[in-house]
Amino acid sequence: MTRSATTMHAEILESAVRLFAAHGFRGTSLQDIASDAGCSKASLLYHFTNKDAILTELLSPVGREMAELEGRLAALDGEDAARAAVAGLVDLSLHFRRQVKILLQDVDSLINRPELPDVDALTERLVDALTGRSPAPQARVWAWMAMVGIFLTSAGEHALPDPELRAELTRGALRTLGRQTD
Amino acid sequence: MTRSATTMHAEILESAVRLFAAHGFRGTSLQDIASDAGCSKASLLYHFTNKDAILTELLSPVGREMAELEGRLAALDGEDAARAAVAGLVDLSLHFRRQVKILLQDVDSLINRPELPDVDALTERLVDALTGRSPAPQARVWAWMAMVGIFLTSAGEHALPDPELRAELTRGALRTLGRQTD
DNA sequence: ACCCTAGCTGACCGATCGGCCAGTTCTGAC
DNA sequence: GTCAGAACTGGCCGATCGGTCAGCTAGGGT
Repeated sequence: MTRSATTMHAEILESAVRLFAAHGFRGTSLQDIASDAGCSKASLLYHFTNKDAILTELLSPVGREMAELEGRLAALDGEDAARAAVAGLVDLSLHFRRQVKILLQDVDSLINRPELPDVDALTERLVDALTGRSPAPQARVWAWMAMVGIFLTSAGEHALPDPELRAELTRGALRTLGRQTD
Repeated sequence: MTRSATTMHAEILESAVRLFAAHGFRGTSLQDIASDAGCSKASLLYHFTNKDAILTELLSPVGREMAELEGRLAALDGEDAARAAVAGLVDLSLHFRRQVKILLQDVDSLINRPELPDVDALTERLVDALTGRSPAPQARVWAWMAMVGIFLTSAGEHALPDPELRAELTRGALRTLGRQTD
C-alpha cells in the first residue's frame, strides 16, 4: 500500500514518539519503528535522513515553546515572573507529555528487576502512607510527585551539604503534601 | 598488574555505577567499563558472568533498603506512616544517589540538542523566577524540584482530566515553593 | 496506452555490541 | 625452585545496529 508522503511522515512520527517514550531512544531500533508504522526500515530512511532526524523533528516544537517561555520570562519579574514560570512549565509538560517521557526512558524497563522488590506495590504503599486518609486524586498526584521529586532532586546537582539537604527535602515534601512541617 | 579479586570486583563496580549514571546502561559498553577500570573486557567477564550481573549487583542494596522500608511502613499508619515514608524516601535517594541516576539516564545526553534552546540557561531563568528575591539555596532546590515534579507528574499515569490536572499542578507547585495559592 | 516520478523494498554493508575461549602471566603455598 | 590455580588477555564469534543502494511498483498527467 502506498500512502501520501505527509501521511506516512506523520504515522512514522506517531510510532516513533510512542516507542521512544516506552523504550527510550537507544532502546528503539529503526526496525521497531518501521514495524509499528507498517512499512520497511528502508522506507523510514526515505522519509527521514536518519534516526536522529526523527528525534529532532519530535523535539523541535518543544524547543519552540521553551524559547517562547524564556522570552516571556525575560520581560517579567517578581510575582508575575513566578506565576508565568509555573504556568509555562505546566503547559510545557501537558502539551509534550510523551516527548518529556523520552527523557525519562529506562525507568519502566529498569524498575522491574528481580533484585528490586515489587516497585509498584511499594509505590502504592508509599502513596497510601503519604496521603493518609485522604483518597482525593489530587492528593495522590502530589504524593507521587513528592516521591519522584525527592529522587530527582537528590540525583541532580545542588549546593546543600547532605544533612541540610536531608532536612530540607523532608520539610519540603511535607509542605508539598500540605502537612505541618513542625 | 594483577589485583586481588575483591579489589578488582569493587573497582569494576565503581567504574560501572559512574558510567551507567553518566551515559545510562545501554549507553555504556563493557569496553567502556573495562577501560575505566583499567583492565580488559575479557577480565570484566571473568569477575562478572555478564553485563546484567553488574547492574544487578549495583541495584541489590537499593532493593534491600526498599524492602526494609516497605516492612517498616506495614507496621505504621496515619501521621507516623507519612513521616516514615518521607524519611525513607529521603534516605533512599541520598544513599543511592548514583544508582537512582541510572534510572534517569539520557537526560543529560538528550537535553543538550541543537533543536532545544540552552536548557541550562532556561533552567537558571526559571529558578530565578520561582525563587524571586530569595537566593537561599534551599529555595533554589525546591524551585528545581517543583520544575521536575511538574514534568514527572505529567509524564506518569494519573487519573485527573487535563483541566483539573493543570490547575492542580499549578497550585501544588506554588505550595511547594511556599507561596500563596490564591 | 505510455511514461515519469514519488513511494517503497529486499539485500547488503561496516561498525559495534555482548559474550566466549584458548592460552598466557602472575603469585602464594610448599 | 616448583607448581597449581587464580587472574588476566587477544582474538574471535554471532547478533544487531544504523544506514546505503539498485531496482521494483503504483498511479496520476498527458
